[in-house]
Amino acid sequence: MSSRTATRERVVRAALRTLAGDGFAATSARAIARRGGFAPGVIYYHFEDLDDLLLAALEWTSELRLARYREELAGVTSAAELLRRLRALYAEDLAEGHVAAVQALVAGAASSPRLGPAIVERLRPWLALTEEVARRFLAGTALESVVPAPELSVAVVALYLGLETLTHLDRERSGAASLFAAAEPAAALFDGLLGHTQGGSTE
Amino acid sequence: MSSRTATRERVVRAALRTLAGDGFAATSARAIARRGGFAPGVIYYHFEDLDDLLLAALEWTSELRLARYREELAGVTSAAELLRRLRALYAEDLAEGHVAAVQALVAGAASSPRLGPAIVERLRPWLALTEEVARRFLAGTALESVVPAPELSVAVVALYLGLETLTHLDRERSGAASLFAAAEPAAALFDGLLGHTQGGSTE
Amino acid sequence: MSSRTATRERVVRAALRTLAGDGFAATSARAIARRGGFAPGVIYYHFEDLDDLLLAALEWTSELRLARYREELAGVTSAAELLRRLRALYAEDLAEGHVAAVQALVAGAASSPRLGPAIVERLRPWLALTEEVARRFLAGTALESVVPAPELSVAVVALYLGLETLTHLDRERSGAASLFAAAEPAAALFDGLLGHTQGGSTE
Amino acid sequence: MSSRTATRERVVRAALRTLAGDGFAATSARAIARRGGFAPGVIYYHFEDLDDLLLAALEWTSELRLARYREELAGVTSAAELLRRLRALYAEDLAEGHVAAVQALVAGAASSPRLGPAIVERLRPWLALTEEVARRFLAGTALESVVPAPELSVAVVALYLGLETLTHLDRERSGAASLFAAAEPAAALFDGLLGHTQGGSTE
DNA sequence: CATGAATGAGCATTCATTCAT
DNA sequence: TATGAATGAATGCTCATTCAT
Repeated sequence: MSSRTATRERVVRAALRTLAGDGFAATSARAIARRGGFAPGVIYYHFEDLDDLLLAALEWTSELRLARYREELAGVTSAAELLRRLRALYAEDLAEGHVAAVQALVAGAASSPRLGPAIVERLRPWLALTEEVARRFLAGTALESVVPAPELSVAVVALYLGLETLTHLDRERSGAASLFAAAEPAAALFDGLLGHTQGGSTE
Repeated sequence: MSSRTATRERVVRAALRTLAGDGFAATSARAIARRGGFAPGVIYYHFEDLDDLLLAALEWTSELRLARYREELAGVTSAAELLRRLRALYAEDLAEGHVAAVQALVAGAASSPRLGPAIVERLRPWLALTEEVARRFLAGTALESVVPAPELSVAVVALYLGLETLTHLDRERSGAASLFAAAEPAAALFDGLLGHTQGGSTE
Repeated sequence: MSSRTATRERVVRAALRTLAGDGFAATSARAIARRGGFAPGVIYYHFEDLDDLLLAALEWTSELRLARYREELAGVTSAAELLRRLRALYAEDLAEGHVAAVQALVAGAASSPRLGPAIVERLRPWLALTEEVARRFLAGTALESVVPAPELSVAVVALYLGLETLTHLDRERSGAASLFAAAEPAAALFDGLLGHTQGGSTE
Repeated sequence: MSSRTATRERVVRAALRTLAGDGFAATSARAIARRGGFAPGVIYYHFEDLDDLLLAALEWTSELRLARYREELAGVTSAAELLRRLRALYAEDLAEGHVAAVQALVAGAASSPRLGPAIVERLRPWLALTEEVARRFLAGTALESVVPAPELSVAVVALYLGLETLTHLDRERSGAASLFAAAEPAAALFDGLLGHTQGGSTE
């Protein structure tokens, strides 16, 4: 009854839930099948192998979240507003378990010669988005010539992944939350000293 | 033939080399033994567990590197000098494969309920060192009240780990190298605008 | 190819043959698989555990034999006839290797905290059957008030297991055979002195 | 400092304690060494191999207990008195853990082609003692021509072993205790109907 | 005499994957 | 399309035993 793509999505979502819930090492074909309520064979009918499924899962969640991030960050110009929105987006990430899944996959597959490069490929749009936002914020400020946007974007993505890794290590402490809070004065300072004339999002 | 501690170190080094070379998932007892040229049973003679060995390995490399970092960062006061030294230290890390091992372990074990907390414990001294250096640099500057040292140190450690993760994903690109380069103007700016009266390291 | 239950039975039978032939200690997953001509993984596809398989095997053989014993002992009333039938049943047990398997399992698992109680549970029907037969034979005789049926049934089951243990220790001697022979005069005496008016089984 | 035989005894006692406490399967060379507080190598200095040690242990405890049993049962003639003494002896067995060790060994080694026959050999004196006592009790009674002593002694030893097996299976229930109690009326009946005129031990 | 480091074979178990149905 | 039975290799780990010291 379920169309080809519908089942694919079912499998993909089961894979993401397993990654987020049990970690990379425990994300076996059987574990995914158990979570999704289907036979392990289904995976191999729809995907080449486990790596293929994991990449598809990364792509799926990544595109969904990327769209949300793009939408939310489109018109933002003040650093304070940017911070506020990133905080909300991050809360969504957490709630949906998307970050957890991505971190598990990225970290776990880091040294797989097959998965590694393919994952990098799926990470590239995030670097692009980050760079674009960075460029927008630096444009016309004194920092423009001091902080190159490409390197800044790499640092931001790395920071994001690293924070997730730390968070997973020590479930109780939510490093990210206090980081967002701590960044507020800095954002205000940025807006005060370097800010453009605009007063943030217009919506 | 070999003394207890000598063999322990042999095993620890083999574990680190395996982590660095093959990643967390491939760091099995057999793989470590193969690399070290000993029987798998040796591991269990000297260590409780594979987890036990991995933690011992993290501790061993972490303490060695921590001592180096402390030594090297002790008297540094200018941001430019700090950057220069960090760059050199990072080059050492890379050459010895210590970062690679640590990243693999930290990322891979992120969702192990046993390893996770124990790793956090071994990461704490690094947070302490980072915080101390951060505090030293912020003291007396305009940023002191804007950027809290504890959160900054978390961000720095997360950035370091995240960068390593990205590097592992895509072996060819050395993100860290260009980041160090890109940070130079910023460091100079920091020294110019906020710098203390000191003239950097005295050596 | 084979249905779920067919393969389960194949595995169970292989386990029983291994228990009977090689003893508890040698009844490993690999040994069972070797005997049954299947891959060790099959065991874990159909059973939780090795313990799970062994219990299933005990249950299987126990139920089969219990049915036979019940059928055969149903209408017996004279001790001589009882002895004759027990002898025949025991010969069946021996021929099918069921006793050997049961003894190996019961004795070998005696100190497993998981298997022990579960085995006791499967032994209970045998105690019940023994007690029922004992009660039938003691009823109305002078021994009724002297020999309590519950304790007698425990003694009988213990004797049966103990005999098997001795037999296994020393393959050549068939202790049980000469015991059955030696019990004949006692059975005749019992029938003569205490016997009911019965003339043996009525079927 | 310890003489050859003193260390042998230390090892033997450690083996017995391990058998009684942990069961046959858990009685490894390392486990014995751990319990005894010596290096595993010691075992192989004093004994051919593990089987050899286990047999020596059986022999040691068996001889000690056999002497006690012989001593206690020497002059007993009434069944009631016999039962009382056996009960006390069994309590000693339990307290010292000797039964547990013997049962574990006998049951566990039942199908070892090397241990089995050797164990039977060590069991033979018990059969002899049982037979001798049985003969003494049957002599001159009506049962003498009905119950052959050799077969009876096999049954008694088997019963003893079987009871131990059942006890190990289900730690809570002490089958033996209630069996001793239940046997009292039967012993009294025996003494009343068949008892010799003698009034107990003549020594 | 005793130690304790080391080995290699074996253990139970889980894995990704295939394939007949 | 989907199932679920089956495989063979790999996993972490323990074992009896040897042997240099």
